[in-house]
Amino acid sequence: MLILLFFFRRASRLNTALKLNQRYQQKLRTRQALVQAALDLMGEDKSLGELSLREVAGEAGIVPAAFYRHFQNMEELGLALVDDLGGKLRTILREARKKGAYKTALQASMGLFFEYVRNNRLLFRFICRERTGGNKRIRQAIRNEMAFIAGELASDMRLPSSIPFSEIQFLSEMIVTNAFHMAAEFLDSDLKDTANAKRLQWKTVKQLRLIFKGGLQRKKKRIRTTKSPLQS
Amino acid sequence: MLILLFFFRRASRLNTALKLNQRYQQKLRTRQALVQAALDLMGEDKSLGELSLREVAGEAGIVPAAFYRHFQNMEELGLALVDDLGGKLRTILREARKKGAYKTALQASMGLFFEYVRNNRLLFRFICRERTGGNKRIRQAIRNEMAFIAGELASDMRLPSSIPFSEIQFLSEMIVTNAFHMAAEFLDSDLKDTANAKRLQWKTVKQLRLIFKGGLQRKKKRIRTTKSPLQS
DNA sequence: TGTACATCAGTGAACGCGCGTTCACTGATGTAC
DNA sequence: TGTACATCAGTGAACGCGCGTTCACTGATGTAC
Repeated sequence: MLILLFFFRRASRLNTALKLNQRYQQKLRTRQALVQAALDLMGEDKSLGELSLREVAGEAGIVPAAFYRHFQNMEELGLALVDDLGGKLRTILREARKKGAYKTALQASMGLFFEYVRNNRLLFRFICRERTGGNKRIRQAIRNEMAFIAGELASDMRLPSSIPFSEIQFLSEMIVTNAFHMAAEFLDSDLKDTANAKRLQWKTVKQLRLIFKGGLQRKKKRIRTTKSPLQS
Repeated sequence: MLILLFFFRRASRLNTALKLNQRYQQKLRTRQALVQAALDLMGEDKSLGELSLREVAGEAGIVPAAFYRHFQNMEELGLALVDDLGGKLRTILREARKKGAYKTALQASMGLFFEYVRNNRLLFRFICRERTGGNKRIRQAIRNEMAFIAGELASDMRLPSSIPFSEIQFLSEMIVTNAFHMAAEFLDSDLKDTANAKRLQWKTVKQLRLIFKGGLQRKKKRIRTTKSPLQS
């Protein structure tokens, strides 16, 4: 009993160091509520720059002034959003990899990808919107996240070893860019129009297949055609 | 003299029909000032949704209430912007075509394209930003403009006749998408970092070359490789 | 242990400000005869 | 022609509102001893 009490007191003393105390937990929860509130309020159409501090605080259930206990301004909250969602995105893709998505057919991988996009609609809308949308720091942060994802994809693809890594990185970037572009198109289309969804998914598969073909072929031999003047 | 007077009176009577009267001209000028003011005020970082009616009116040199003589709200002004700039964009690309850009090497074409992007920085920033940025109607309008451009490109490319038009359209879309994406990256990079500009331009050329290769090859024969499981 | 003190997330009121929108108006331009 | 009237782009004042930010505060949680 004495030992137990001693243990609790010890634990209590370690609170600060371990950051396990009640106050800290509550702060984290509120912070998360702010981030989620921002994501919800942006919804389909609103950009981060159009959100007001007051509405975010209100949605999160705190008074406007309390916002400053968590972020200096909305830009800081935006960067936190990118960070949070970047992490989530990478988890999603890592999970997909575990399921062996990259090892199965391209078409199946894209099926999984579109399913994730559908299930994390607001997340992907945010990323697609702010990637070119507003603030420069946010754009840069998103660019970094996407570069990271492309990097992971590059390491993960097992392409013929004859292809240099820089080339694989180049292909990964194109794949990520085009996949996200198609995800944006998909999210903009009517949710219930499954025919259109299928069409967009198929188009994506076709695009990526083309990228692989163009990319892999380039390392085998250079084709020359006199018919088309379009290849420099 | 009498005849001249008669002519003037006659012309005056036709004013309404011909819409050449002074008042109409002035209105057009003010409208254009509003559109230009919006473009200038958005600059590098601000989205259309972040602009206030008051600041646009102020920059254009009219009182806020006068804004309503031209547009019902900021969204309408945005659509006018897309329309105006869409027209300008098509003119630019048509001009490039006249210069024979598509008939020369891909690399030279892209050199021209990037020059245009540089010279119409605000225009391209606006298009790239709002393409995924804010309001759904604006996004749709921009998507239409880009589809139109892709269509023009598709008609203009003289690829081997063995390739069906739908396939050419598919390639055009990919080209436009990727070119605009790279334009956005280019506009986000340091203006004075010419080395980086060159790098991005070269990367774009590489991307488009890959698309052509992948696209043209696909119609010749299907390659099968057992080395990579990535092509479905 | 328990008491006295420190910390700090969240409060609530207040501020000055720019916002979108309305309204009756002005006066230059256009029209009818 | 010129006069009398119509049109309408732009004015200027006013409105109620939500904004970001500040401030002294409260009271639950944490710490020292």
